[in-house]
Amino acid sequence: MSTSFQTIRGTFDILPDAYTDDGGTRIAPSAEWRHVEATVRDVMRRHNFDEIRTPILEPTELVARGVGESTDIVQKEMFAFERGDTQYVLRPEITAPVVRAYLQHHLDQRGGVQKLFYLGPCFRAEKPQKGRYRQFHQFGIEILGADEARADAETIAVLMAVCEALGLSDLKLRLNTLGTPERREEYVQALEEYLRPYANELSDTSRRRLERNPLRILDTKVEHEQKLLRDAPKLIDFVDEESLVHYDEVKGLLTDLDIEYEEAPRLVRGLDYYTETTFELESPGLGAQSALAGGGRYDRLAEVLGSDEPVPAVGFAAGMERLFLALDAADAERPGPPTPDVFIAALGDDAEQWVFRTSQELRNEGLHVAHDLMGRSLKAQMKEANRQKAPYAMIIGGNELEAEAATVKEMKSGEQEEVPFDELTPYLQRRLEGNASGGAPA
RNA sequence: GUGGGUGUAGCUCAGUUGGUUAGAGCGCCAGGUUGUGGUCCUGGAGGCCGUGGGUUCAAAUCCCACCACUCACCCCA
Repeated sequence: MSTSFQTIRGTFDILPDAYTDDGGTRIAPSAEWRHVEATVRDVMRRHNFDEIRTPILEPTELVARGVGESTDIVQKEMFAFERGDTQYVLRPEITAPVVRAYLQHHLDQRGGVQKLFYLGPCFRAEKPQKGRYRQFHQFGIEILGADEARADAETIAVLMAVCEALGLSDLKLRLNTLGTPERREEYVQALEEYLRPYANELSDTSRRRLERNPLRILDTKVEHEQKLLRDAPKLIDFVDEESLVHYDEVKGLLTDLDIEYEEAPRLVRGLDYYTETTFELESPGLGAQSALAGGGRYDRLAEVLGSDEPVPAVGFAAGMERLFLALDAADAERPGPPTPDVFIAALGDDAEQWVFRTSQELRNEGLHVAHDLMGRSLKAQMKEANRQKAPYAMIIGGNELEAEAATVKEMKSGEQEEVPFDELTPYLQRRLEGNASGGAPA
């Protein structure tokens, strides 16, 4: 069997079994994705967040305005297209769509603070590499309508809770404040003035940023530029008193929660909408893609999207693919694929019919039942039962039909016993309960 | 956009200085058991050797181009 088609560059299939892609990266099986998603949902429920689902398709203008014209995302990474006179984009992130939905549906009218979480695919037309895909999956939260430092701290606490629930440790939380846009603007000017004399010492990209978005130069990894920045004006010196108080409060609350962090004065993050608190969660040792999640406050985004009043907001976004890299590195425990409770093997046409009907009945009772669909030999069916790791196999042939009792075999021990047809469900339920600890969770 | 790497069976990989019909392990299918899985034994299916061109009596092997995938830089989750 073959096909000339294949997944589009930078995308991947999630299969029932784990496999390694051509770059040697392990692609987790669907059961592990379910496990991570279920863990996220459970943490969200405990933290009182409600799920929001927005379309994958959004107006291009929403992204351009929300994420920022100067960002790489908008400059060169959007999957955008036109139909009729509408410009569409496959969402590259989910914060702007959530704020759009919040404004569109007047969610503030639900009353109080809106605590929302999301989980789903995003798209960016970047060059793919390990832990970075063109279709990738994010989950995250947005707390809308709360300007208190506790909202910032809770955002970070939720992120840490998810990681802990998944069994991740050795993570590094990096924290910074950007202050208000006004003060940031002043700082940007000062930074620009400082750097301009050195313009011809800068790398091409940094020189371009000097024009477009000087703040991002702080992110540079070029050693020479880092040296230059040592004597540059400091962002923190421009942040106003109110922002500093807010920042201190956030740090105090994190300490209260025993959440360790490291201050990162140069952490500016790539998206234009961040203000005040910003943070990033790193998993050291993951190489180029060590950032598992990032977030911060974005008090001005609602207005950028047309709101006539500001909506204080804070949130994070985490990358699922990166999370899996970290889980692999940490060798964290994850469930195997679901296995049938019982495999029912049929011998002969009459038996096949009985098995087919009885399987449905047992399934209606809640049992996970497997049977053959290929008309294969008993031997082959038993082999299949073994492969699927069913703890019990049931054999139905002429003898069983006549006796109205099934041959039930415990695979591990190989022991068999006869069980009357009308006692099958309670029998299986009782036996399965007995070794519930041994079975893989579904 | 810039650099590097890799393309042989479903998977992991051998394949000598170019030389007959391209191999192994695992997996898959069947048989050894007329009604029984795992271990074992036997057999089988499955390859445009990434694509196209060139050199040669002869190319998986040498040369060129292209394509695909991938890692890294940039940036980001």
